[in-house]
Amino acid sequence: MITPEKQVLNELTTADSVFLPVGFIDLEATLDGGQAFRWWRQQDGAYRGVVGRRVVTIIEADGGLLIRPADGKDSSGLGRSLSDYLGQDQDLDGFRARFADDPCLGPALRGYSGLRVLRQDPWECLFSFICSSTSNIPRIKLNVGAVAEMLGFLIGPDSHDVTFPEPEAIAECGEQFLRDLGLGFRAKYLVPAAEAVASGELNLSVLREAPYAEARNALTELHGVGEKVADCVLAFSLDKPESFIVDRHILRALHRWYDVPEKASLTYAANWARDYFGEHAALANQYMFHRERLARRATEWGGAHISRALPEDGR
DNA sequence: GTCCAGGGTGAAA
DNA sequence: TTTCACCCTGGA
Repeated sequence: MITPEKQVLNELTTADSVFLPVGFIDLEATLDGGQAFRWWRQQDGAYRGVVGRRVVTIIEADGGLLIRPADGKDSSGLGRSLSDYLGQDQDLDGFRARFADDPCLGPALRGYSGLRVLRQDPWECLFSFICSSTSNIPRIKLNVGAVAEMLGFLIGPDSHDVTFPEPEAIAECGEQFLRDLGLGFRAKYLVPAAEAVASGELNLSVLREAPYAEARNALTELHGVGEKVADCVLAFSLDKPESFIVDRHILRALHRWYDVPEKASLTYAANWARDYFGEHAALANQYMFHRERLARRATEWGGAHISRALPEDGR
């Protein structure tokens, strides 16, 4: 297994770009598939977004990714930062080997191997998934983007090139401000969550080190954070590869492929999946969710998509 | 123009 | 355990 340190040593770094030899990563599925909400596809196919306090573009290149700074600064530090963000220390090889023959994940792994679980900033991730309640990806992007552009710092030439606002800024702007931006009833959850993080009452950095159950309990203390939202934050920003996110689509998949009872509660299903997939639960979850998404689209589009995406799928 | 669903949560029954 | 209100945007 390649460690992040070795990968950084392997980078080809110049002043205006960094090559990350990370193999194939499906940028659309990974950056714009419901894990993160502030990536924008440029006309040249590159994805542009903010990681930390840097604006970058990412484009698929032979054997890896080409990272370019888009904020006028040089590329120093971007290799490490992006390698970290893209989840390079996760056990993808172990996951692939273990589930190669799995009826659901096997075909998914052969069909689209480039899906990764991101390692995002915990505060932005928490904010985003509180916004996700009874929403959809286009709207979440709209909401999170609007808040960022109103309250974040501009760090590049494009209007999207803004840092995510600190919790203090969200706490100060107030509920009505967020409602006026179109956040709806979620506004009444977001301000107290921001206050908890700003005051230190909720320390997200500490939760990165904490055991899964403890971190999950701490998150669900927040109003507006139930089990689903907590598991999103745990998987996508708090280093908890054993978290598993259950919605109605995933529940249907668990029933179809693993005989989990059709009418099982979301809590039961999540517990079952964490037990079954163990340390690979979050990865399994993403591949399963992506498969369900493609299957839904295939139905909507008349079935043309699924044969390409899932060449060895028997159904 | 209307209708409806969208990777939920919390409170009340 | 089940039901329902909560906001509002985009697509059918």
